[in-house]
Amino acid sequence: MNKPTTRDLAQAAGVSLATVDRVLNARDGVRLKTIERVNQAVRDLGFVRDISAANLARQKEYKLVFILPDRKDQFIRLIRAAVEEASHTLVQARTRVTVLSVPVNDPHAVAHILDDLSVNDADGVAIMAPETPQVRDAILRLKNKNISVVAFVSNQPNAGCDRFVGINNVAAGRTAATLIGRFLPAQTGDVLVVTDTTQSRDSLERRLGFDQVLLTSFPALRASPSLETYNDPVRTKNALTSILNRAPGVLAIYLVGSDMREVFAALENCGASKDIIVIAHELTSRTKQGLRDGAVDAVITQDVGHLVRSALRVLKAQVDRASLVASQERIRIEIIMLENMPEDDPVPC
Amino acid sequence: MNKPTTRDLAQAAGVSLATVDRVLNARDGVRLKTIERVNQAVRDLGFVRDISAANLARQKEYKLVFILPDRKDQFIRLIRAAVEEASHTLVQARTRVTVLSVPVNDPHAVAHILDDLSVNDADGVAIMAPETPQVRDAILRLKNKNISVVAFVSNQPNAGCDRFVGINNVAAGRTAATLIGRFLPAQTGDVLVVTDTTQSRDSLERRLGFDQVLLTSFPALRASPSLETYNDPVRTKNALTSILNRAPGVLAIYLVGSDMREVFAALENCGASKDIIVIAHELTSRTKQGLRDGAVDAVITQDVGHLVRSALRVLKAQVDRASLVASQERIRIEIIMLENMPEDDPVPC
DNA sequence: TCGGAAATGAGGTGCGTACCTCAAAAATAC
DNA sequence: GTATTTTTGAGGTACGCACCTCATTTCCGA
Repeated sequence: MNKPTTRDLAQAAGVSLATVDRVLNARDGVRLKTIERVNQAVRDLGFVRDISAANLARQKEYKLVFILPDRKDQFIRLIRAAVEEASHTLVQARTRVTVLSVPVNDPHAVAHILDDLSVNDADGVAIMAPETPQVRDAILRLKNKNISVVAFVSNQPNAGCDRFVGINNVAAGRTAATLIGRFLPAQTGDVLVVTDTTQSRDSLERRLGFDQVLLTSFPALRASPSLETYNDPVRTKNALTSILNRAPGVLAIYLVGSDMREVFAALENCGASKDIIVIAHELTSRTKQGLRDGAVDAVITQDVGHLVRSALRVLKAQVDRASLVASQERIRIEIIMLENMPEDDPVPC
Repeated sequence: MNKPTTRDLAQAAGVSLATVDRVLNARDGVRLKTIERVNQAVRDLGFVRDISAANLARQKEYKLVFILPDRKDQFIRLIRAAVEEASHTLVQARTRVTVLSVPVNDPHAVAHILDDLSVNDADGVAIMAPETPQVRDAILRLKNKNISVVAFVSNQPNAGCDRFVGINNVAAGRTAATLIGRFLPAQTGDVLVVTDTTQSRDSLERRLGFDQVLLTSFPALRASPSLETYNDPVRTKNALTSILNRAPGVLAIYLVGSDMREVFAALENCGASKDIIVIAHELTSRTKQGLRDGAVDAVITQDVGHLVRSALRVLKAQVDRASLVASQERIRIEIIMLENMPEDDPVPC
């Protein structure tokens, strides 16, 4: 009743170990009839190849690469930290993870970096970058080189990625709108939408979902056009101050982007009312602080560690042509309030 | 620049392979000085033991056991399904997972089943059962047999478990209260609290957290004493109907338990107003249905797949005396609304 | 029917580690 | 200094699989 080995297979199929090996590893020089015999034995015995033993024998090393924006905001830092942590524990699993920082606003540069990757450098690539024609084509070239690619955090729907590891941003936007609507029942007023850039697909999708829900479910609330910060503190502060002082006043603010430093600073400076509902994205130390001091009412986030580990599992499975546990790879849209904010200290018993 | 092996270690430390082996596997018969020499070499070379090779050589099989209630409600079923799924993929990782169903309301029976386990049956046990003196002592006996034990879903604070895999139920209760409070700003009225039993520690903790927040943050809302269903449809229906028809009316309902079938049925039957805010626990097909048809406003849940995998990882790490990625084992208190409810179909690209 | 090609078998080596034995060396006690 | 115990070394086998070579068998077509 022990796990069947290749030896058992050979015996069951009435062939030699060499033939079993040829079939299992899809080498040629085996008659179709024989291949079928072996496969039948695989099915009969419920044989599953011992991947660790196989990799040991094969001397295989998984070379996986993360392509991340060279920005320095907290969300990106969290991702880098998570990659660092994961790669640390994966050393023992013959997996080498490297991180490449790219200037994501320069699609040509990104494409160049992707083009420089060869099968010697990488078996799989997780890429977080805005969708552009240059990047899309570079991804297609990667796939032609037989390198697996997953879109990471930002989807690349037309690049033929093997998968998207991230959340549905339309649904995230819908969630934000629902929270604001539910926190402000039966009130009429304005909702201010702030983003870092209206250029990125993520922002657009979130905004789209947000408007869908606000329009249909909470018609008494009116969303403003997206206010762009361009990551400029002064500009942001001036714009916010003038808007917040205008009558009849803003009831809620939706921070669409993941890097809203300037907005938090500006909100503090212009003494925004605590009554204003604020919904932000990504659980960083900044937004945690906001939850704690009441400036932020809820944060919509995706678990960074989960994102990274999922991307690694997906890429590895792709390389092995193995299957995954679907539910494990579903990245959740999490709603965090002060009450369910994860603690930093380890779980006691 | 390749990964150092035990051979490299031996050479670097100026000892033989046998000695390296003795040190790495903590066998005795090695002088302290020699042990230190080898450990120094480990540090110098950055040696990390290749776990897959080690397990291959060791022919080790992890025998892990889940002790689950023999109830048949949806939450338990979800857990069973997740265990099934996980154990399926873990076959290749030399891990055998078995599930034992126990009558959790009979502490002596549970204790008996635990006592029947020996090191031959199990390296680690995840137990989901109410905390009782009998169970607590049985857990202690298990640990004396050198079997690792984690408390699963329900904490066992005094049993000396190696860990608790589950959520902080006080925080979950606080989260429920916050949601209700935020969804009902500036309103005065009653909140009905329904549970299956007030006996379990989980229910008590949730109730505790719920009351904390309601009292301090939303004093205009008054929580009722816990209404117990005893899993009796008729009784539940009668009680609910009479309460809901009473003036001035209930503004919100908090369903504390995980098995609230009777309540959902009763709510439907007595035609409860859709204006009543309903917060439930555990994302099952029943609560999902509630979210979809508007009967439920939010569900507070813990990811069942994550729970199971985490328990397995923790037990395995315990057996190997290996370390874990702390953040990965933190079970999150998730808030699910219609907008961020996970889809059942796989993630597209 | 025979020759050449294709298919298969037998057997070996190695991956990195665990675990075992037995002999030899070193340390310790007397 | 000798006897005894403790440490250490050398070497082997095994785990499940990949990958290689070379000899042998089987197949197919002319």
